Amino acid sequence: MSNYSSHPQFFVSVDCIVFGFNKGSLQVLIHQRPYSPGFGEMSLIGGFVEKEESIDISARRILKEFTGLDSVYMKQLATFGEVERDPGERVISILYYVLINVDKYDNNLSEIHNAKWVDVNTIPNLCFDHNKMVEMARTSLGAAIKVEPIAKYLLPKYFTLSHLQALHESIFNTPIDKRNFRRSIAEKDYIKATDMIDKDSSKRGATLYTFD
Amino acid sequence: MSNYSSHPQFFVSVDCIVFGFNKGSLQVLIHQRPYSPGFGEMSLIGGFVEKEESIDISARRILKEFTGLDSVYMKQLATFGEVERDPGERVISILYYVLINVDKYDNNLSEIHNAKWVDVNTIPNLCFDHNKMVEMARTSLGAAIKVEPIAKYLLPKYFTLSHLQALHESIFNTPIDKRNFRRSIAEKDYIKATDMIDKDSSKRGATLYTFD
DNA sequence: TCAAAAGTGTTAAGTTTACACCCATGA
DNA sequence: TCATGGGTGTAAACTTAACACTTTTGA
Repeated sequence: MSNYSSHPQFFVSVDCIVFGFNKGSLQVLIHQRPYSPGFGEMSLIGGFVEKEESIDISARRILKEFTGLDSVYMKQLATFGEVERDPGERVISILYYVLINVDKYDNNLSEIHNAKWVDVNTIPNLCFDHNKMVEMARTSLGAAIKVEPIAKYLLPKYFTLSHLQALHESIFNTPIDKRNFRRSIAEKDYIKATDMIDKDSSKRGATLYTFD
Repeated sequence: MSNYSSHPQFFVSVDCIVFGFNKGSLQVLIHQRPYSPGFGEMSLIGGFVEKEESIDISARRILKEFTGLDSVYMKQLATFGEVERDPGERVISILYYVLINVDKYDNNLSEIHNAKWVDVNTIPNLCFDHNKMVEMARTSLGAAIKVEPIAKYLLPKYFTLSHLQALHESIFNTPIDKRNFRRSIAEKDYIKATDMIDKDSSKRGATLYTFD
């Protein structure tokens, strides 16, 4: 049998950068910490890994708690293990980023958790190393969205190309040429036009698209 | 003060995929496990994170133990936290890949640790999820080497373009056109020709190049 | 009737790929 | 003299970037 008992054990936490696309821009869910250390400071959502729970399952449990959502798109990014990174006790933290459809977010939970959505381009000061984590996640999301159909998890089932473009512009924080953008989308076989028209966001009406 | 004590603690280990470039191909350092679980099976090198030691420092300590080298190029890749991944006890493992110059590797350590170098394209069965880890590392190394001057850490100070090409071919496990390869290298400003000639690997002699 | 968002093509620049022969030298 | 690895250029295909006007319709 194994004998690992000469080695120390550590608290392990999961931190999640929850991205949502709201009012034309990419936002991140943060909340005010209700406990020390960092009491009252703004923080990513997170929690501790429990016994008999894989780190992925742990992330899902924490997300359920903070968003009310059961199945979300999650991707592990990195692990932070500096000895002093949490000023309370030593905690090794595993970072995930998470994509959710804000229409399904349970707004009641904002009050319970003192949570709010903030624009990814104007993130306030967060506790510990959390600002660094957000930048890392945004870079990674940018690389992924060029190549994988993950915008699906941020958008409603049907969306206009202007919405999709606003999402990309928000992630890269830069304007994109409309014609080039539409061509690049037309080349992706996982995004399809429907025969529905959205009349809410323009007078003329815009074709609604969907994934797959 | 913090009160984390209601949460469980875990063993945390570091696993390292040590890459070296030897005899024209990319190799990985593995060793035979001298303890259970997995006794006698081949394994990546690794060890436990200790108290007051950041995970990066932990990786450096373990590398020193297995290679004799103090400063190596290291990159954190991912963390594995399935409950049953280690059949002994639950261990959360943080994966790094590491690039070393095999000329500086202390060969005496191979005997002490039952270690050996194996070609990245013919890795034997390794214990636990270690084969999966190697594939992940190779993919990540491939993406990085196209863009960053990290071949520096695998090669001697002076090298021929044929050596560098062999390294790329080994990483991608595919032949590369010599003229196209040389053009792409000429465009990188961090690789420079010297006025030295290598007479060892060809009769005619080949220009030696170096990083920066 | 006009403001606001939808929609649509072409050209130039740059990048990537495919491809074959001569050179210098030691054995 | 010949086998071995070193070294070199060009054309076609493809990808990316830059750029402006017309359409529809509700207010």
